[in-house]
Amino acid sequence: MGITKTDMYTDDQNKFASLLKVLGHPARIAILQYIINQEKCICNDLVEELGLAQATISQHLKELKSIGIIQGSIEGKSVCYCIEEKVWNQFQEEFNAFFNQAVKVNQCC
Amino acid sequence: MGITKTDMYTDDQNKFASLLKVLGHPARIAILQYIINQEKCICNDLVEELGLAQATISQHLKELKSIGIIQGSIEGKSVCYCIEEKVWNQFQEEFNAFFNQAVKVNQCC
DNA sequence: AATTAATATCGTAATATTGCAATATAAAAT
DNA sequence: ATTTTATATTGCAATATTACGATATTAATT
Repeated sequence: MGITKTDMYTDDQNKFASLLKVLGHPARIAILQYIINQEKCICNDLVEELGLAQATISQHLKELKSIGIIQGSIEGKSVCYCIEEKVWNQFQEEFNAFFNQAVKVNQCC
Repeated sequence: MGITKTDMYTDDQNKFASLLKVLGHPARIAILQYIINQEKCICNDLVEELGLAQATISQHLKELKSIGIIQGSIEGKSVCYCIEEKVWNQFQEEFNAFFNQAVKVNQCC
């Protein structure tokens, strides 16, 4: 099939998994780290930095924008991308909330 | 293409993205949360709980095992799955290391 | 030994993702 | 107005993922 059956999970589970899925690509991790290091960047910077086609980079940026973790603002003929700090911090909280669920000492393993 | 060009990223980026990718499916999030709540479980519990076919659950468990976040031990004719606490905590640290990268105040957005 | 029970693996169909060339769009420079 | 520059979108081919039925496999039960 290839289709994920989202109707059998909670909204929280679906949303959280979506976040993780978007972040789960090395190009998108590399893009985020580049933006963090450079403070901001334009699409072409990433094309040179990562060696992917411009169309490919643009697509990855679109996915990152879709979860709100980056923001792009038009500056003349280019678009300046930067981290959306609020969302970034919110994600960190969500991850910690997930990982802070107490792991009880297992009896079988 | 469909193939991810891993050779243009660092090992850290590829590894971290792989983790996120495995966690980026609602069934696998639901499985982890179920194991946490129940402390441990067997495959059939999850089949009933999630309403996916046994083969599908088994496949998801395999992927979770592949990143080490769960462990399965044979108990008679069933397999008892539980969280691997060390790996769980290690992942949390990795996520925090990633998110703690200082986000400089952006000048463009 | 045959049956039952629990899980894993294989094969396959349906769908999703990745990556890129080609093209479109939009703003600045000439 | 035309060209240049930067980005977005579209269409497509290759590959990956998801889900499941059918079929092992393995251990306990009868």
